[in-house]
Amino acid sequence: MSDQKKEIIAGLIAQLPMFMGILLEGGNFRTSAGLNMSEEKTLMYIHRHEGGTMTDYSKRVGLARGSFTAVADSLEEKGLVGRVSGPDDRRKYGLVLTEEGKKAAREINSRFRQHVAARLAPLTEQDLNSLEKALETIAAMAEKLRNRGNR
Amino acid sequence: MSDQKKEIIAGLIAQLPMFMGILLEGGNFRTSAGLNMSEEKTLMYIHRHEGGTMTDYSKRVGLARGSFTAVADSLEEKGLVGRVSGPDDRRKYGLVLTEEGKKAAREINSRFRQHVAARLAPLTEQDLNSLEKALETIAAMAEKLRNRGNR
DNA sequence: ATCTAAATGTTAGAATTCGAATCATCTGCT
DNA sequence: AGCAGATGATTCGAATTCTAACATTTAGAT
Repeated sequence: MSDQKKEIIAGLIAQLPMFMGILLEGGNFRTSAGLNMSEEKTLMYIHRHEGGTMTDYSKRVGLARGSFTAVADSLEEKGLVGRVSGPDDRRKYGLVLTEEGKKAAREINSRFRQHVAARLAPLTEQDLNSLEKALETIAAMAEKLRNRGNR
Repeated sequence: MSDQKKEIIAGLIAQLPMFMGILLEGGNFRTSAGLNMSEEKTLMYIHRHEGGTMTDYSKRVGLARGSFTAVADSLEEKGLVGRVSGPDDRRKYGLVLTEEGKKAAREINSRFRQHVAARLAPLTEQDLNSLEKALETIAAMAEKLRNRGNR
């Protein structure tokens, strides 16, 4: 019986990318310091949660591991991040923000938030409450699935 | 006061791609008939809502207009869709599914749903209810923003 | 009627990303 | 200790997507 529910959910999930598209469209990202979307995302995620591994960040940013190497290289060349060898496991590398990287991350975060806020302007106070609650629910579910899915 | 709420929302929205990633990871999409992700998405969206224009579908699929032309070309070459000149506006072209295209779309839809259902297996009945409600809320908000944002 | 600006779809070269192979390191087993 | 398999990161050619042109058509103003 919950199978039908899952089908409905699957249909709704297929629409999420469009929601993202609506919110991000017209964004003047990419203009700050010659960074592309993946580089900006990476800075944002590192800023939010420093000390992750390459694989961690590649998942967060939504790239294949192989693709993320180039992003990290580019950010390193630009002096925004540094690679740090993992103390326990020498295969792993962590990423840390340089001072300049922190500054860039703050700017990007700020611009992102302003852009989203502007996009959300047509919504009523009640809509915003509903939306916030919905997104929190999804974040909670993502966390549950992430832990279980790691096997 | 609602500015702070919008900031929270912005932060949560930044996490949505990861949620999508968790749900889709390990998907055996791309194996059905030599179609790539964009082509499969396109078929799914056309199946769901036939008669849209190129630009409509490019937004749904999440591609730039220029990129979508190649996708439509490929699907047309494979005999899965056809271009239909718009009757009212000669700039516009619509996409329609051929019989074969409909069959392919049904298959893709089915596999997608099964995959998502399997991914959602760890969730309880209550979780599923919450998730469904949350996704419906988001879909509703997307609709509101889409209409207003069209200017 | 004519002109200007905007919208739709396409093209082509540049930029980005994928995915399979590879190297280095770690873990578990014997 | 030594070996087999697993894991983290990288490399690189192929596939995909972006972006800035462009041609065509429409809408609006004069």
